[in-house]
Amino acid sequence: MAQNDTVTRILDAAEVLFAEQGFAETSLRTITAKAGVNLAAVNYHFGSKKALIQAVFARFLGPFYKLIEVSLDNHEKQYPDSVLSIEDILKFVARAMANVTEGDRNRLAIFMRLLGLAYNQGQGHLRKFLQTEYKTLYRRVMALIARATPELQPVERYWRFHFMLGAAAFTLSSMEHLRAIVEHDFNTKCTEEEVVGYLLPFLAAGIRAK
Amino acid sequence: MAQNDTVTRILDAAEVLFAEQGFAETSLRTITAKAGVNLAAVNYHFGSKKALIQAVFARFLGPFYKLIEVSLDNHEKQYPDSVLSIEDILKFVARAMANVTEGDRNRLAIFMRLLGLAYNQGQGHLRKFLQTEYKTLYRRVMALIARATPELQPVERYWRFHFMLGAAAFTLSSMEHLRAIVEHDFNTKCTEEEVVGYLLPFLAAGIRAK
DNA sequence: GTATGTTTGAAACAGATGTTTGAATTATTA
DNA sequence: TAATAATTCAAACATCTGTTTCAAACATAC
Repeated sequence: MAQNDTVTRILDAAEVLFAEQGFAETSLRTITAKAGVNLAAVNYHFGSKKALIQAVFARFLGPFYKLIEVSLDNHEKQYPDSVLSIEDILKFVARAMANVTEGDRNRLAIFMRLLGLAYNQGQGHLRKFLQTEYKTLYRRVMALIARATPELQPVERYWRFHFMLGAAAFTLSSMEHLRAIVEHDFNTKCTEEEVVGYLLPFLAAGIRAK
Repeated sequence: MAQNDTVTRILDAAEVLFAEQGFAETSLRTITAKAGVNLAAVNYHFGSKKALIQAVFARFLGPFYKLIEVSLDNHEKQYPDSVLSIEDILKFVARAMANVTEGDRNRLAIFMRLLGLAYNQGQGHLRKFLQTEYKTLYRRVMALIARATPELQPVERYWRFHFMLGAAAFTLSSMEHLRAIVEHDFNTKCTEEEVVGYLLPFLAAGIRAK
C-alpha cells in the first residue's frame, strides 16, 4: 500500500514538473519535495532518473495503446471492409488520447512533449523505448491513412504524416503558453477541446492538399 | 581579431551542441572544449550561459529578420496594394530561411530545433526574448496571413499559424532522422528542398481548411 | 512475539555545473 | 618603446546534481 502510494505520488509529481520545466531542468529533489517523499525513494523504486522518465511515459503509453487498439478492433468488427476517412482516423486517435489524459488538463501536454522529445533527441533513450513499444500501432495507423489517401505517393504520405504529428506535438505540448497568449491578445479563453477542434480540420486538409 | 574569433568559435560550437542535446544538457565545458577556447571565455564575452543562448539565437534571427523585411518591402514597392496568397507568404519565409542557413545543410535543422526548444523548454526566457525582440516581424507576417485568409476568425487563424509553425519546426528539426527512415523504408533519398516542397502545400492547405 | 523482508529516513558521496578570481599574456595606443 | 587596455588561462569557488549508504521504522509471516 505505502509502496504503491509512494510510487504514484512520485509519478504524479514528476509528470507535472516535467511538463512545466522539461526533463533535465527538473531535479529529483524538486520531484520528491513536491511528492512529499524521501529523496532516495526515486532510486529505490525506479532505479534511476532515466527509468523514472520512461515510467512516466509508460503510464500514458500502455493505456493509450490498448484503448486505440480495442476501439479500432471494435470498429472493424462492426463495419468490416469499411474505409475510414482521414477525419475518422484522427477522431479515433483524438478520442483515445482524450480518454487517457482525462481528469488532468496537463496530461495531454506532457504526453505530447514526451512524444516530441522522443523524436527530436537524437541519441536519447526515449526514442528507442518509443519505437519498440509503438511499432505495431504505428504501422496499423499508417495503413489506415494509406487507404484513406490512395492518391498520395508513399514518400509524400510519409512526410505529410509527420507534418501532422509535428503540428500536433508542437502546439499541444506548449498549449499553456499559447493559450496564455490567446487570452492576452484576444481576450478569449480556449479550452483544450476547442484547440483540438481547430487542429483536426487543419491536419485533415493538410494531408489532402492539392 | 582574437576576440571576434573567440566569440565566433563559441557561437559555432554552441549552435551545434544546443541543437544536438538541448540547452540544459549542454555544459559550458563541452562548448568551450569543442570551440577550443578557455572555459572562462563564455562568461567574459557573453556574461552568462543564458546570454549565450540568446546570442546564438540572435545570430540567426538578426539576418533572417532583415532579409525578410527587405524582400517584403521590395515587393510592396513593386506591387503596391497587391494581396499576397498564403503560398506567396510561405515562399517569402522559406526563401529568407534558405538564404540565412545556406552554406551549411544542417543550419536549417539547427535553426528549427532551436525554435522548437525555445518554445517548450526552460522557464521561457527565450520565448519572451523572441516575443519582445521580433514582435514587429511577427505582426507583419500575421497581418499578411490575415489578408490572405479573411474568412478566418482571428483566434482560429492564430492557432492555425502555430500549427504551421509546429509542422515545420518538428519535421525540419529532425530531418536527418526522418530522412534516414525514408531511405530505409522507401529506398529513396530526399533532399532538403524536396522536403520543403512537400511541406509548403501541406501548410497552405491546412490554413485554408474548410 | 519473534524473526524476516520491505520500505523509509537523514546523511554523505562523488562528480558536474555556472561563475569568479587574479595573475599571465597579448593587443592597442600614445 | 613604454604605458595601458583587452583578453586568455589555470585554478578555485560555491552550489547543485543523481546516487549510495546504512540504520531506523514498518509490515508480514511463522
